[in-house]
Amino acid sequence: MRFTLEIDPLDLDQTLGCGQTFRWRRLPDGSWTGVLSDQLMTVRRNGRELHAEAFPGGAGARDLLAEHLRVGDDIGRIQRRLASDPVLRRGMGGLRGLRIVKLDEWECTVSFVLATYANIPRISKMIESLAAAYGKRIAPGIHAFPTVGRLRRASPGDLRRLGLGYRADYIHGVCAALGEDDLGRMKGMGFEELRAGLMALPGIGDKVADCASLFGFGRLEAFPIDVWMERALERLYRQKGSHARLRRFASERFGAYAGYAQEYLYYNERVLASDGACALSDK
DNA sequence: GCCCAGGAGTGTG
DNA sequence: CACACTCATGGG
Repeated sequence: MRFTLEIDPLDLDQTLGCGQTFRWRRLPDGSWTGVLSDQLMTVRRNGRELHAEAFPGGAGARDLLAEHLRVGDDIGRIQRRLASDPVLRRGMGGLRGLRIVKLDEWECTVSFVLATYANIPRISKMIESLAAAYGKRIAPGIHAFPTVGRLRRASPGDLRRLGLGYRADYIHGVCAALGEDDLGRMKGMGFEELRAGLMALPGIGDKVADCASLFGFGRLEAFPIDVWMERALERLYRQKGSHARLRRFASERFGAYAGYAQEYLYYNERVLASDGACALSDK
């Protein structure tokens, strides 16, 4: 099933390849393919339009992609709000196509538990292994992300054999701790309550809770801090200290769109700074 | 071989 | 609050 989505601005390479989401793959022609819920999606940008193909397709496929790419986000408005910060003001124009992604709450939570102390290629591999072993089959070699109920059947030993390492015990513990609709009820919580609820789960500290809040629950005020963000905050803002202190700094400075600020800073630091091609600078 | 990775948990000053 | 240490492993 083919369809078209109007969305602008959008840079697929920046949005899908920068570590917010782990199941998209870039094809040599510049299109991207990945699994959303129970759909295999392939997308290609053409100006303001995104041409998509979904398999098996169906009524919900279009909404699924639209929600995933947050078509409702007004990037111009968000950047005008963030322009009160001089560091972002100068360089973020080049990152207008870098959109925050909206993932399924459960998939996102598990993905970022797996992301602890692993690099992005390995995170992708662990997720694909989980899907292949426990996810519903969509097409040959393509599987949906496993539901809580299916993943609950995996023992810690099973999960270790999939290459998860010590994360196997965390995933097992999260499955055991969650009732069927616990995450569903958390959608209605305020940010701090949601964050505390997530951090009550095994393997979820403040970084993972903020990633799940931002990319899974769609809370744009969340500001995940990892080693790249520590580097960016020190290099561009001369800010050091505990994560609690850095989060307060970010909250006061970036407000309701801290998540977008974080993504710009993260992308700039991880992808561009190593090439000396920074979009953002403190000068 | 070496270094590091979108950290968390626990224990100690 | 800060720091130290362990956890297990593969990708570049």
